[in-house]
Amino acid sequence: MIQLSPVPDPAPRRLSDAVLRSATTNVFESTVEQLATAVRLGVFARGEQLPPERELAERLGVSRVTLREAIAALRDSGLVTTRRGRGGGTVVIYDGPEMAAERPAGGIRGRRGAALADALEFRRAVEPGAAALAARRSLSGDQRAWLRATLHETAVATDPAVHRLADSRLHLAVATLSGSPMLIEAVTRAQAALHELLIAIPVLPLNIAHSDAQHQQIVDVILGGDAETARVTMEEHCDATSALLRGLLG
Amino acid sequence: MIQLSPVPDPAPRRLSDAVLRSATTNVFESTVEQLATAVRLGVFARGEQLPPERELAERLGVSRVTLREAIAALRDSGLVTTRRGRGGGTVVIYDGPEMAAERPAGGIRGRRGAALADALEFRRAVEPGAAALAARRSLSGDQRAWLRATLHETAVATDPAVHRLADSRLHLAVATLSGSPMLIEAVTRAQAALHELLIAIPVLPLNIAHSDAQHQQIVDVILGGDAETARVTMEEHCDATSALLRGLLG
DNA sequence: CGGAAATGGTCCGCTGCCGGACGTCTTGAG
DNA sequence: CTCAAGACGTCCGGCAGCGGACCATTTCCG
Repeated sequence: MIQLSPVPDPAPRRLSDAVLRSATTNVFESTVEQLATAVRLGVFARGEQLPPERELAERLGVSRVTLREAIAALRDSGLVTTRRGRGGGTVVIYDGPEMAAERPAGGIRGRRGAALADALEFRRAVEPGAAALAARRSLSGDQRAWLRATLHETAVATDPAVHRLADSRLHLAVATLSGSPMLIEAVTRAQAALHELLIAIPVLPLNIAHSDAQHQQIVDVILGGDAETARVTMEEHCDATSALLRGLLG
Repeated sequence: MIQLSPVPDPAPRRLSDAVLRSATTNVFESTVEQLATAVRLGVFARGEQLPPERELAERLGVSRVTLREAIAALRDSGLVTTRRGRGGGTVVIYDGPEMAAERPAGGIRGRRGAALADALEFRRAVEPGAAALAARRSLSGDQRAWLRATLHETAVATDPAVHRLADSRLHLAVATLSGSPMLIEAVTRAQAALHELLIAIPVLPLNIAHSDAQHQQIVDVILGGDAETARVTMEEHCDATSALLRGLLG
């Protein structure tokens, strides 16, 4: 397990200090955040069309005006492009992250490091749970095919940026197949929190090969319906990623 | 592991269906929800004073007006009472849940059952992670004493309602000591989702004794610093609760 | 005993966001 | 070629919620 930079312990003394959280934030900003994350995690693939504004606004629970402002922000960031008229809409033109050429000089410390350690621990708890649950379900043919296809995309990706995108898609697919809304959301948040960091991992072919082998194993076990093995395998996979990050963070 | 009622599988076919969620809701309602949950989970003990309105409003990220409306709702529900003037404030008068005399007739099915199964799975992933993390940290003397005191309250509680409250306080305390904000929030949500159901568990002295023995063990292991054992012990504890609920849900 | 302090109670103007109607463009069907 | 359909683009009235100033009440301290 990973031991990150020695952050001063916040040490909440009362339960209420730990539990009460401020959930409120800008509707516009959170909408931008959610959409940008979805695009960057590959929830929408390149060239894929976003749902029509009216539909998307309703699903996100925001007004169309606000949603449009958020989409405009994505457009300004070069993530999407928009066309009018019948058959038009907003399509994703994001291609994958710029991979870091080398590791950051001084490691990552302080509050930033604490947040990342937090996300790693959270992921270590939540993704194995999702994998176990997915294995326990009786998946439909469509679902099994979808999972295999998602795995395949990960395996054949040669470009590191494309591989990164396919990787998060695979992890989100496993969470989706768990069928548990709370776990799906948790995995999404974990992936979003870690995405930035995972981009920064130095890309060694050996690491990718190892990771893909674990992916293959995880999918096999899920399709085979062995919940406990799925959990353990995903735990090992998460631990491997954490170990890989250890150098970056130290 | 628990197998709940056969709910029709929603089976999201696209990643975007699973990931995009509507986060927006009434600020007033969510504030009421959050405060009421905190009180009912025992985050604020009976007789304990809530922070001053100005402070609490800032922490929750809402305006004082909205917070006051929420507090008024709690007052109407008989959870708190309010006094003006210096040394005044809002104090908790909630005493603990009304325990169910017997199990509901037909079990719990449908969407309700699915949501509860969801929460159980989520908890099974998240609480063991929090326990492991808490064990791995070097806790201060204050923190160790606090954990022991919380455990003690659970052990000495004879009234089922009081025991229920002390139980959720203990679980939240473990999460708090993990020091991971994401895990703290996750455990809080899991406890909140399950609280209602846990109230409905038929209270058998044997069950309470077994549960308390596990609590004792969990705290010992955490204080002893054995992360993996802490994880496993908490897993067993969650599984025991799940098993207890199996009859209720079937 | 008197006043400062701490707290809840109230009001007002402002802003973000909503809902819905309407306008504009582009395309595909007939 | 025409035009209806389906998408984005724009505008406006209304309201929930915010921020901050101010009022009212009680208690503690000198």
